[in-house]
Amino acid sequence: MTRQAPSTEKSGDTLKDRTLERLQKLILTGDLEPGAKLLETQVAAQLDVSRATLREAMVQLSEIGLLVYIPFRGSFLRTLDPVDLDEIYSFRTGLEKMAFQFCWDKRDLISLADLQMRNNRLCECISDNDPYGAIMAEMHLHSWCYELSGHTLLLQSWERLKPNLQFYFAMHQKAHGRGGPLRESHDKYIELANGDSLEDMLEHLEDHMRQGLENTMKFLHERNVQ
Amino acid sequence: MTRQAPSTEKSGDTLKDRTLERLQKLILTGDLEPGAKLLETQVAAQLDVSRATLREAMVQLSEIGLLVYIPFRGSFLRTLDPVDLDEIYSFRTGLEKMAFQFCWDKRDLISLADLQMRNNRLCECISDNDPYGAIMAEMHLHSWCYELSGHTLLLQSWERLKPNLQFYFAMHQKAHGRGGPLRESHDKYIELANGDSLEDMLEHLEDHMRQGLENTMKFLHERNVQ
DNA sequence: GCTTTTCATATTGTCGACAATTTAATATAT
DNA sequence: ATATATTAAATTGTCGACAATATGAAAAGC
Repeated sequence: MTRQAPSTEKSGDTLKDRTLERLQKLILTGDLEPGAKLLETQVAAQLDVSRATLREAMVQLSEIGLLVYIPFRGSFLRTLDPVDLDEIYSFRTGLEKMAFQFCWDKRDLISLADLQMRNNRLCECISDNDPYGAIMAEMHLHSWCYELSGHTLLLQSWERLKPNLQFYFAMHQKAHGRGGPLRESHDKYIELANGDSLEDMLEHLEDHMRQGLENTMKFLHERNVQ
Repeated sequence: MTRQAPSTEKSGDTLKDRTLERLQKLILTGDLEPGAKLLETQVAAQLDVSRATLREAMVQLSEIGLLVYIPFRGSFLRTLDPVDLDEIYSFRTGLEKMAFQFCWDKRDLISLADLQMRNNRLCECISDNDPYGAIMAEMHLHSWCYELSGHTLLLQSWERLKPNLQFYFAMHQKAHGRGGPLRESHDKYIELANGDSLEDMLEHLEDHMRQGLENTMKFLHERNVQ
């Protein structure tokens, strides 16, 4: 008889996992140029880990899409590209519509209060003029439906997509000091999430996402013209 | 100025990539027990590569979901579980609905002929009593809408999901000699893909997927009772 | 002056060895 | 006998070194 997989699971204990997180943070800080090449030796030295460990982390980041790996050439930071951005947003829209379909009947007072808290936190960050915090808070707000859905694959997909969004936000932020979510941008989102019509929610999602896309896309064009 | 990422991309040249493919094939052959532990030393020896190389491949397979990695414990083959199977199918349904929405206006005579060819190939495999080929042919048939959509993220998601489906099929196949797709199961699918109503297509997808799910789920229950 | 070739350098790919941790087998205590 | 502690073996985590490949600079040819 073959041994069976244990049920307990936790990550972050290993150096590879910590390296992955630190490298991701390094990328999302916005200090690196889009499309820039990441030298394994250099990054490994900077993070004080061996190349083997770093490479395992890089494989994962390539799988997510933050890095583009080309055999014998190296790993490159993803580029800023209108087509990619459009894909990210359209895919995100589809995912979040799925998430709301799955979570809709699971909503209750507790989870809705949780949603409200996430929105409050977002509003606070905007009031405090903390764009980075606001971006994180907005992500956390949008994670709500995925978590509530209880759908592992859906949540995983969102977790994979998230860093790519954050990357665009980080670049936006770096370019001109602001670029985070706007105040009250989620008012209708929250209202509909509390409401009775799944149809209305799904329809609003399209608008909501389009608005976010246009905001970021505008910055992209400014950037390319420069 | 930082170097920019080259546009050309190709994979499969490196030993790690070949190892990934071979390991995946090994898993999908069905010789390993679901939930079984994969000993790095043993597998590395079997594939005649170093552990470091194997581990990079395993990281990727864990990202896909074929393997479950637990720090300091090892990597385990995914298990057969009704809840997981349900997730795979519901997620797949959502993805394929997205794909059809994106590809709908891109259909033309050439691509529809391609679809027809994929279906013919599937029918051949079924006629020849080649269940393994039939499974691959069915996957290829369903890949059509993703490829036509031209949506990278969508296609990637499908490519990630596919091996997990194949795994369930392989187990089904191994359990009782048959379990592949049924003859003419895709007739309506093809017909609607050629038609004018996206609505009808999307609606049929739900039924089509439910049918596939029930087929596999039935086998799962038989298996658990045994 | 411009292109092509050659060659040294830098970078990635792969490996084997050692350290940290888990697993299991044995011994000890109750 | 059962449960707990101890210890040896097996397994995974991490590292540094060498091989294969790509890059860029210098030399050669036109």
